[in-house]
Amino acid sequence: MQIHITEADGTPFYQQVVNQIKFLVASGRLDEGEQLPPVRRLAEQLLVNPNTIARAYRELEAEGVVASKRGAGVFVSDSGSPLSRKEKSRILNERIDALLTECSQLGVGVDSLLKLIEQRSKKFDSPRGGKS
Amino acid sequence: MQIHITEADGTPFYQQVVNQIKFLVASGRLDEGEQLPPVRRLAEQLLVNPNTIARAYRELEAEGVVASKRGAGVFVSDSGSPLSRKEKSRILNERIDALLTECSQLGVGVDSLLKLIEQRSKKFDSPRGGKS
DNA sequence: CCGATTGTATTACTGTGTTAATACAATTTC
DNA sequence: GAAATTGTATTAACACAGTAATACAATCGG
Repeated sequence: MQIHITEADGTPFYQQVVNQIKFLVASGRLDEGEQLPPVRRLAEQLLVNPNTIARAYRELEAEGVVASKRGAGVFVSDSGSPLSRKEKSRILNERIDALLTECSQLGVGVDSLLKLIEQRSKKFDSPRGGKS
Repeated sequence: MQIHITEADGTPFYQQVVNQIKFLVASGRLDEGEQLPPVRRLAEQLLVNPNTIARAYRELEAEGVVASKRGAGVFVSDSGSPLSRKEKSRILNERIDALLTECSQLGVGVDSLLKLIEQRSKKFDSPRGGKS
């Protein structure tokens, strides 16, 4: 499990773990049904308290990314991939709302915003067609 | 000064004041050079501590929306509303870059993002009353 | 069954953000 | 210059999030 947490990030440890596991699942590096490391082992690896990992796993379970069984372990949920799209939207909508609010305050219309984004996106490397 | 704060919102009082004054300025209901209510008066009106209003004013000053002078008052900054288009773009580009970065990590294409924003923007058409 | 392994619950410590109580400093007004 | 009005600084109270220490409960493996 290639997970790496950092203090400087400002985002809490458990959140970093959540995000990175989500990414591992979404990118296929963690297959459906696969077992994640036990809370104690990952905790030891990352030098944090087992409860911190447990919280991350709990969060992931609440979002349907994984399923956990006492005594057995935590496993990637079978519907990890399809759910992730709604999850993506949810995450993005938070950012989008903030952006739209800012636009409203600046008096920038949605059309102008969309053009700005299109412009800006060209400076990012190929968006790799992401549909799905 | 028609400002209204609520406890249930979850967002801190000073932040609500900041947002609403920003909106009043952006919408022209507060003209350039106009003086805002003294911290104590607005505090009394909203039934909060004067320091809470002071913090909101300080925040607004840091963002260039207002300028404050000890003993005189707090006044809407001359360049509060009419930020240059390039300036607006600069501010928005920061948010946009963060958003695009997030999309890249989530594997969401720009097209999907644009559609999400269009969807989301329709819920911003009714700024009054809309709360769930 | 029994011990080992696993996730879960309870509790407490710590840091940070929000707000308030109070005192201070600058400007206005007379 | 003095009093009133204004913004500012300091400090504390309080709540909450994040994390850790510890004990508990369920499952697995012999």
